Amino acid sequence: MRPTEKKLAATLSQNGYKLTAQRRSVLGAIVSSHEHLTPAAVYERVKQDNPRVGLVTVYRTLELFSELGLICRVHGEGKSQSYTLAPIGHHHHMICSECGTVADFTDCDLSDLEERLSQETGFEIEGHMLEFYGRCSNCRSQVLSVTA
Amino acid sequence: MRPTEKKLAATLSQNGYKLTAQRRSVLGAIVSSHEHLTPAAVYERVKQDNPRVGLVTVYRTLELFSELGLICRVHGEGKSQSYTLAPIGHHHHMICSECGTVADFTDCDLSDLEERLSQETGFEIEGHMLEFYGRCSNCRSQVLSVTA
DNA sequence: ATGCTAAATGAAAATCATTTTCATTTAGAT
DNA sequence: ATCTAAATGAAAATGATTTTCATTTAGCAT
Ligand SMILES: [Mn+2]
Ligand SMILES: [Mn+2]
Ligand SMILES: [Zn+2]
Ligand SMILES: [Zn+2]
Repeated sequence: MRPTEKKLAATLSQNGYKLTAQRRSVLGAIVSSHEHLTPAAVYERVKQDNPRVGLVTVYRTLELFSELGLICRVHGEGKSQSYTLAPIGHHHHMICSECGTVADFTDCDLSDLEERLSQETGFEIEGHMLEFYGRCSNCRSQVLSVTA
Repeated sequence: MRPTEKKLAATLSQNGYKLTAQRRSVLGAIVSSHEHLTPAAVYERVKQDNPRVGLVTVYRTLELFSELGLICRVHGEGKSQSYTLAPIGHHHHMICSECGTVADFTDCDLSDLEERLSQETGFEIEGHMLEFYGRCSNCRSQVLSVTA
């Protein structure tokens, strides 16, 4: 799923929201970047397309899109702020601690673990968040080549 | 592992830090609560013990303790801020979306998954973050009894 | 097409958590 | 008891996000 203008129009209208230039621009900014962007980064991109949109609108739009399932969030480790990003279905992230690249992955398959925890603790598990941290292949090879 | 005053003194001294009343107080606040506390919450507790400590010191102390491995952090879902908490070894959290209770668990065993991802993507995985969200047994039973 | 109205927007101010600065205090070594 | 680097705290600075509110506009109804 890679939301297009058409998809956007449909989703918004379906949920009683209006289709605005700002919203088109924000979606464009996210879709055109295969990165995960902070609100500020989205704002920068959006301004190039339409200098009149405000940062506040970016925040509001990101939250709306997130509610509508058009985009999702990344939580960085430590102090890092909440990021937003282009979506797919249920998936998780691997984050490179060196260059910040975020790679998606699916098939987390935590059901065994969830099952066990439910049994042991009586918790009814409704969701989870999983992220891996490490060094991407790109950064690894760079270090190697420098060393070599 | 449940750090005591003695443990604290040893760890600090070992790493070239001084043992201060503030640091004792912060550790006490955390250890005496089996909850996960925000810096502000720690501050409230600490003030009862010693009204002269400042919030800044709480921040600094929490970070230090975290580095020293005396405590660890929780990341809430969505907008929630970084929390700090009493420690054990490597472990994760199950967070009740109703009452906010946090339960620890160990044995995450993600090695198979990590292995697979490494192979597929060339990522060198160095760490992970995993949290479950749901409803704790307490909250579940309350709803049941109301319904009944 | 035109008008209408609730929704959407944006500039500025308000919040809120965290960090920085810097003058003062103090733990721990001598 | 003295000394000094480390630690502390009050206040200000920062930075991200949210709130306010006056103005604009999308989409529906004439
Ligand atoms: Mn993603
Ligand atoms: Mn814990
Ligand atoms: Zn990388
Ligand atoms: Zn609960």
